[in-house]
Amino acid sequence: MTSVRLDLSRSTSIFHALSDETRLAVVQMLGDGERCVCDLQAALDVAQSRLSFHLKVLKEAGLVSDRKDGRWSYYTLVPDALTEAHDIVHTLASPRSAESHALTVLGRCCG
Amino acid sequence: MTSVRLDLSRSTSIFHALSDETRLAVVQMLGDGERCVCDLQAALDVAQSRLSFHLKVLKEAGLVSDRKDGRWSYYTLVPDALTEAHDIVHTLASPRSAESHALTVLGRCCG
DNA sequence: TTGATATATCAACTTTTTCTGATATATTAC
DNA sequence: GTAATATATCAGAAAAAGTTGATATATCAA
Repeated sequence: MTSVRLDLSRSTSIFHALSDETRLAVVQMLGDGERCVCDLQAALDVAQSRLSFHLKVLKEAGLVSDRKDGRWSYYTLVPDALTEAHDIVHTLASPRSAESHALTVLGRCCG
Repeated sequence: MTSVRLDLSRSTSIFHALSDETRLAVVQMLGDGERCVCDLQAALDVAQSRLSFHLKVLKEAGLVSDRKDGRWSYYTLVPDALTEAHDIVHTLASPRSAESHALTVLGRCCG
């Protein structure tokens, strides 16, 4: 039974990045492939500095990466990132270690 | 190709609930089964009103439910909730509709 | 009844996050 | 060169989230 231990800090960082509608919409668009900021901005109808801010949050959480070409910046999903998110949820969902199971068999709590 | 549409508001609510270390720790503990608040409090070493606050966030996001027995409150994971989170991540990770794919085949962006 | 315990809630406060408008930088077009 | 465009960043304002300590409520034990 390989009880995977969660990196709580990493996990919250990823979930925080995904906890905003604008950012989720960006992630969704990037699911179809690389996009320049201008396309995202047009599609999402959002102020430029605001979009820039959200892209930064996504980038710092490791969910997207960017490259520059001329005056355009292109953003892409980091392939492993959503897999990682997936795994974290999966790990959360599964029961864990023997030592914490011990609690389960206690009778009434709070002696 | 059943392109599942995300409920962005629901999604952000779930992710927000998971974007805090205390709350993740609670979810992790509940992964082993029902727990009373007092057990959670003892295990997590957190102020009572603070834990109560975080439990409320989890509950409002539909991740946990509670029942009362005497003076104790017992919290449990809502079984479908983590599955739902799982599905959301999965949906995010997969490419979407034809209309948004159209963008991909454009050449240079931003005419 | 009296006292203790478990939990929720509230108000005040602090911290973090988000938004806005302005400005800076680089690139390309003319 | 000059002008226009794409994007990032920054400072300040506004909004949201989290923390704390106090109090309220219900239950149980003596």
